[in-house]
Amino acid sequence: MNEIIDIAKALSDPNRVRALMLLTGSPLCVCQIIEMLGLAASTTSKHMSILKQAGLVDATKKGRWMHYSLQSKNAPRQVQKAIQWIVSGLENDSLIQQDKAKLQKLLKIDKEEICRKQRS
Amino acid sequence: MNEIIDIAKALSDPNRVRALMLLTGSPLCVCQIIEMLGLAASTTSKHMSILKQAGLVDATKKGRWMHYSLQSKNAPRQVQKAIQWIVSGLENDSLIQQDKAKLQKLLKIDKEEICRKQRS
DNA sequence: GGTATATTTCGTTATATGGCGAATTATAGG
DNA sequence: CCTATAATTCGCCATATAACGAAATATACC
Repeated sequence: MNEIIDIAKALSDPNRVRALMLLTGSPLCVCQIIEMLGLAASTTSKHMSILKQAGLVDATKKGRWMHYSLQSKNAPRQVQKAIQWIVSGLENDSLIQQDKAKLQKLLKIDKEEICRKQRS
Repeated sequence: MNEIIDIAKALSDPNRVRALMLLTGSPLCVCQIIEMLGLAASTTSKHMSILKQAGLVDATKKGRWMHYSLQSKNAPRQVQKAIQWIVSGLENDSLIQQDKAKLQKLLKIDKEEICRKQRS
């Protein structure tokens, strides 16, 4: 029961759902997610840890950068179904589509530059 | 987006999920759900209204009794998928199985008697 | 119409959640 | 080893949520 509840809770915040949907394209660095959501780094980090706790995303550290990716392989069925539910329900959502367009542009910018911008 | 978020929020409370799972067997009267969850009538009523708002359950008034049922027909795909996700994820859950056993006993008791007991 | 009663709404309280900035941690590179 | 920096954790605040009991609502029955 707890597993399901944790997943549902993770999916009950718009910013977390947006972050999850961003990852359907490719893994992303935290700084890129921060930039996309427009939230403080601390807030974004907390959101990602809730998604991770629920098993919806996977995190791997590469040097100073933390990369988050959608949990698809090795995921329990509950998690897979939850992701499928969210993705199928939101691929036509206007905010999600805006986000994806914005992400395309962001992906052309070097991560170093994104971080530099966030520091200033 | 709001639709999905509302559904996820509705499913992020254990008592609401329990109530939803109880309805997979048959429609139930509020007093039966109150009895099953062991919560105050007002609290239970609020939970059911949240499930209804999310489109997960349907409510029909029969005289003084309000009957809640699982929203399966006429439901948008989002809702159907959410219900399938919850049901498939929880049919082997021990608390849910306990609840179902307890419900079988409760269904043998007349509704009038359940209400009388709750009043006292 | 008046009373009993099943359910909901309201008002209150305690806890959970989401947000931020500051402090901390971990790692890259001099 | 020391500095810079990407990310997280911590401390705080404002708002949301779950719980209850009391009051209100709606319906059946006399």
